[in-house]
Amino acid sequence: MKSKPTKISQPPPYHHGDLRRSLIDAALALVTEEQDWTFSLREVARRAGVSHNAPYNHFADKRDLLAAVAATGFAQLSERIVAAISGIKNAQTALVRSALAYVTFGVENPAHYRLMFSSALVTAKEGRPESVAAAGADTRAILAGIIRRGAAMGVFNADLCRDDELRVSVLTAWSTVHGLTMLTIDGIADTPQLSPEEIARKVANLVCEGLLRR
Amino acid sequence: MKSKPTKISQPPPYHHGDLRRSLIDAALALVTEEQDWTFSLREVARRAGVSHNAPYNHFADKRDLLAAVAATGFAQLSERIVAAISGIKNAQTALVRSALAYVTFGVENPAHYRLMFSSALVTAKEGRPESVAAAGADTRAILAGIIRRGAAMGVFNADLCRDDELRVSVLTAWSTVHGLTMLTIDGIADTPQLSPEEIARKVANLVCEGLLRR
DNA sequence: GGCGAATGTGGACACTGTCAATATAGCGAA
DNA sequence: TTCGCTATATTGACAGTGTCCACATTCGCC
Repeated sequence: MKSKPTKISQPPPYHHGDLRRSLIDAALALVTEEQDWTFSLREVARRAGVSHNAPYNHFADKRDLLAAVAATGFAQLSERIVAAISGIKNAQTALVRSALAYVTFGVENPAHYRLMFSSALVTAKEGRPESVAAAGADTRAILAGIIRRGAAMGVFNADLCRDDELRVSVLTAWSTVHGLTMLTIDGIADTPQLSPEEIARKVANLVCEGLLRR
Repeated sequence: MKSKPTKISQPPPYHHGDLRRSLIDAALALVTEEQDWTFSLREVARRAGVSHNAPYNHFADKRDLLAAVAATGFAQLSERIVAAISGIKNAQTALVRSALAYVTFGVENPAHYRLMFSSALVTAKEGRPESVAAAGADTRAILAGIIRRGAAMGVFNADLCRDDELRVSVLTAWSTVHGLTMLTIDGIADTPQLSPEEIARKVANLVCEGLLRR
């Protein structure tokens, strides 16, 4: 997994190196291997080759570590969406493509995706961790941008230029892809013999109908 | 909470009475109190007034108990939807009302709703417990019925009479309400000052647009 | 060099899910 | 009734957990 070091490899900046990063990586690996996050914090530490208490120097909690993993998930998801729509002019196409990218990410990383929205991150006092909420807001902003542009260009309903109408549309679109992703991941989507991609395309088109100018 | 007993109250059928039911009730109470399901099985037993091992006579696992709680959730949700659309002729109205009932249930019972779709119920070998899957399928069948009727009556697109098209539409509708419920529960829905009900109505109408005959 | 802060270690504690062995209560057959 | 079987509940034990504490090491900076 290492890229060949140019000389000897950089001197580790601290005792371990970048333990914080290592812990996040190890936790993510465990999430994908076990398809859940019931693994112990101690197991994460073992994988990173440190004592069971070392993680507490970088994360307040097990929850705190999971939150960091979740935040990276949103970042990856945003990247995928941006890549999927780069260079596409047509707003409707862009919306469908982004929906496709969204669902695909979820289907390819089911446990990671579920973690991103898990209540395991939620504190009674603080609610969802700030970092995760921010990362999620970034992703939503991308969706909002697509719809706003479509409305400005006259492809979608012109009402969508109004801020509150836009918000509702974004919420609708996000709800649909989020729900579809969840149901698919959970194996609940009663999809006949269609692939997740085909399903996502059909669903996205259906939602677009509701947004189109008429 | 008890309905007044006609005589003295029924003789407990076994050592405890209906412990299975008591455990489910206690667990559900804990879910709503703590807004998650990280409580211990032992705590559930304590609440039911039995030893920490008694639950194992009725449930194989902690997971098994949670699955039972989740299944009751689907049953309640189905009830609510059926009640919300009883006597309504117009298919579009019925669809919007059912969406409203759906989201409302989720918003009123966030932790319970989340549990119903939680990966905490999933086994590596078995996947989602049979009982939960069945209860979920029942709920979906109700949605499907509404859409099918609407298509038959010519309110929705006639293509929806075809089974595969119907399935996709049901999936779309369910995805949207499920996603909306989740995002709302998570406090992620960037809703301005609209109540969850108003939001749900708007979103439902938006989706209906895509289903309507044109 | 030396010092304070950052980082990592080992030990401890209460608590968990689950297993095994044991007790007890209900019930049909004799 | 008594016997015995089965379902149900209890007690005890075990390994493993998250997290707190006191202590050790190492870094960067004066």
